[in-house]
Formats: sequence, structure tokens, C-alpha cells
Amino acid sequence: MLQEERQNIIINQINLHHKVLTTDLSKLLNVSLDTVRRDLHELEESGRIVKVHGGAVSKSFHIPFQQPKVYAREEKKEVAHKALSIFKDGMNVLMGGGTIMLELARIIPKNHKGTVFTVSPLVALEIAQRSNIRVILIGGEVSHDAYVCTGPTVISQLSELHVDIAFIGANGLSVKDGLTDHDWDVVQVKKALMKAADRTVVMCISEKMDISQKLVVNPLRAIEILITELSPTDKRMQKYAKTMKVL
Amino acid sequence: MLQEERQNIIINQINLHHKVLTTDLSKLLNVSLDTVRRDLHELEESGRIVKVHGGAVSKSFHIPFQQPKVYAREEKKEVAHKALSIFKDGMNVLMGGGTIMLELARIIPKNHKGTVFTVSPLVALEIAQRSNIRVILIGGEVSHDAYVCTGPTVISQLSELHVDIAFIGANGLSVKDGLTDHDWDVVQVKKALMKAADRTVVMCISEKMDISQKLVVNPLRAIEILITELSPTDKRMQKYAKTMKVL
DNA sequence: ATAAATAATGCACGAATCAGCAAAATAAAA
DNA sequence: TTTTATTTTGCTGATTCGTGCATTATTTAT
Repeated sequence: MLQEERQNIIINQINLHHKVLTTDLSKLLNVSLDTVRRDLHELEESGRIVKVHGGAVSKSFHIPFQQPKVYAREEKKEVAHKALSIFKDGMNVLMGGGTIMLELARIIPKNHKGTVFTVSPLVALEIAQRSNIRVILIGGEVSHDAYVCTGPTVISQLSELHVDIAFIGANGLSVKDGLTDHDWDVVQVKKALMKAADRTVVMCISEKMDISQKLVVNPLRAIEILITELSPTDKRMQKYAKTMKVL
Repeated sequence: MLQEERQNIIINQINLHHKVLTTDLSKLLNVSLDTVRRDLHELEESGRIVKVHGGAVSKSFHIPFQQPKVYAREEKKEVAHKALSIFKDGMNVLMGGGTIMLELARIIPKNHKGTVFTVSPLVALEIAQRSNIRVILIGGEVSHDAYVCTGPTVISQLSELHVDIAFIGANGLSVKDGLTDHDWDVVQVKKALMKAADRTVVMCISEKMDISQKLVVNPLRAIEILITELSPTDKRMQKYAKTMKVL
């Protein structure tokens, strides 16, 4: 068996399973462990795979080490600042939960006037420090992980609400599935949030783009504006820019 | 299973649930606790997660609780500890707002089971960290000074509620006027809180005793239990002990 | 304060890796 | 073809890595 042939098989296996064990390859290809190891080494040299102890993984599967920089905080702040440009005095605004929304809440000017509805106690507390903003917290069962109000109470209150614009965060956004999330309760709430608003602004860091979670909140067309830390001219944004405004 | 694979699963779990327990991961991944711990350690070293006692949480998810300087903190803690003795597993409890209530929330055991209703976002967030307690936040307009939900929404939701016991703080308590307060909105909420509960526990530090505020919440007879930092045998408590239980 | 749960540390064992070397296979030259 | 050079493969021993266990500390709950 040719070396090249072997290495192609290895690449195929990795594409298939995202990972591969050195011992398995040895058996599969009927060559010694050393040969496999050497193959893996070459494939890594040419940057096609990532070698790990015991085998190798595909490049996409391998999450590169993120340097000690604080996790995506700066990106989120960047997103928040962009969102602030749509945040006008006198608006009736609905805000979801999550860390991005909290960043947005933090940078809202102290003298801003308006009304903010939110399902997040954290956002509510932050904004309540601004004396010219009425803060209405939509109450319900507080989820233990996301610290957001969920449940039928929230849904029914939101169904009686109508605001200009809703800001919500995203855990998954893709052209195929639209806005997606992994927690059933949260999905229900997000649906209700979007329904209650004329326009929806989705805010997320680019890391969440082209990712689909288990549950669908709404298709792409339900979103009017998308904000990420990337420039609107960035290549990754183009496929979204077709159906919505991006900034 | 490759180490890389395992660590990816851990990251996924954390992204999904925002927090994971070491023991759960051990079972899920079929490896020893030591291995999980080492994985968590490495993931923390590379700055991808934050390790906490018992497991780990997502780095993007740490609550920036502002801890404002609390007046008479020690006395309030003392009151809170006494109140804890009435706080039994399985109870349906209603909690008001204020710093004393927050102290109580803080010392509720992590493994307490039960349901807590509250009008205070701060209390709700504190208690939501206990996974065995259902926390229902009664939503409404968040007051700018006390950070408590107020307004008609709160009143109407409370009118539909019935719980075993309500814990509320006091800004004024006297034999003549009973429980009094100075903020109209807060008074309405406190009335509704007491109406929704079979029994009312009033918690305050002694300096609020024998003081009357502008507005009356309820007369003394509406209160079942009074808790202060003073001993039940203290001279100042005697006149209250005639109509209610004191501790 | 005491008991229980969780974490850190050191050690041992097996598995995986690496480097160097020799045998085998392949390619190139005489 | 034979010879020589080059590449590829397999093997050996030393070393590193990953894991689990036992012990000791630390934290948390009662």
C-alpha cells in the first residue's frame, strides 16, 4: 500500500469520525504503529490534522487554545456598543438575558429616557440605576442556569405586550435553521419576546454564527437586524446580509 | 476516549448548562473523578472555564454582584439566622425585599428544597443559585430606590397567590400604628404580600422598633412572628410579645 | 465543633511517543 | 542486469503521558 493512499484513508477516517486512534489505524491499515505515527506526523506538518496523545482529531474539531484573554468579553462589549446606536431616547424596548445584554445594559447612558421591559433580573437591576428609565421586569420562574425568567407567566405577560424593538442574544445562528437555542424554556421566552416586538435585533459574537442548537426559535426572516463584533463587510456576514440589516 | 474529545464534551456541557458537576462528568464520561478534575484544571489553565467547588462554570457567566455597603450588617445577619429556623424544607415561602431579606437569602443552605416567591430581583438571583429551590419572581416595575418590583402587576399576581408564610422587612414598627412604611408603592406590595400568606414574619433590626412611618401597612395583629437581633426576653420586646410570637 | 464532601498531592503502572538503527522496498545509475 | 542510493518500514529501549488509587488537606454542611 502506498504512503499517499494510506494518508488519504486516514484523512477520510478523520473527516468521518472527527477523531482517530493510532491503534485503530494500525489495525485498519495493517501497518505498524510507527508507520501510522509517522503518517500522522506528516499530516500534521502539512497542517491537515491536529495530532493529540493517542491519535489525531480534525482541525475543526480541535478548539485552539484561547490565550488568557477574558472570554470574549471584548467582543461582547463591541457588540453592545454597536447596539447602542439603535437605542434611542423615548423608545419602548424589550430586552432578553445573557451576558451580551448585560454589557448593553451597562453602557446605557445614565441620563437615557425611556421604558425597558426585560425578563432578566440582572438587566433590570442594572438599568434600574438610571432614574429616567422605567424598568418593568417580566416575572416568572427564574432559571437556575441562565438566571432568566421563564415559564407560562412570562409567556402570557409578553403576549399582552407590544414594543418597538426587542434585543435578544443568540446561542446559535445559521442560515439553515435561523435562531436556535438549547433550552426549551428559553426558546419559548425568546419566541414570545420576538412576537411582542415590531422589530427584532439579534446580538451575538461571531463564535455563535453558523452554529445550530437543538431547538429552533425563529427562522432568519423573523430577524430585522443582526449585530456582531465583525464588520458588516466581513465575508462571514454576507450570507446574513441578504435577508437582514447587519451592523 | 481521547483526552481532547473528553474536554470538548466538557466544554459543550458547560456551554449547554452553564455549569457542570465533577461527579456528573465522571459518570457521563466513565472516568475517575481525578481525571475529570485534571481536565477541568487544564481547561481552566487555558482560560476556557472557571473552576468552582464541586465543578466548573462557563467563563462568560460570572455574576458581577455589587455588594453595597450594608448598614448594621451584623445585626441583620443575626436576624437572618434566627429566621432560618422557621425556614423548613418543602415550604412555600414568600419573601419581600430589603437588605435583611438579602441576608436571609444568602444563608439559606445550598441544598434547601422548596419554593420561594419574591418581589426582589436581588433575592431571586441569590436564591436561584440553589438548585433545589424553585424561584418565582413576581415581576413588575422595578423601583429605583429599593430595587423591588411594584405596581398593579405585582398586586394582581400576589392576589392569586397563596403560600404558607411570608417574610417581610420593616421600616417602622410600633404598637400604636403597627407595621408602617414611607413609600406608597412599597406599602401596597407589603399589604399584598401579607394577604397572600397564612402567616407573616416581620424581620427588622431593633432601631426600627417603636418607630412609625407615614403610611400604615397593617396593624400589629396581622403579624404572627417578629424577629429582631434582640433576645426575646429583652425589655423592649415585651410589649410586642403580647400579641405575637417573638424570637 | 464535628462530620461529610470535595480537592490536591504523590506514586505506580500501562499505554503512547520518540529517536535511532537495521531490514526491506523502491528508485536511479552503471 | 547489477549496483548503488534513497525511501520506507519495523523494531528496541528510554522517556513521556494519562489514568487511577491512596493519602492528606481544604472546604462545606450539620
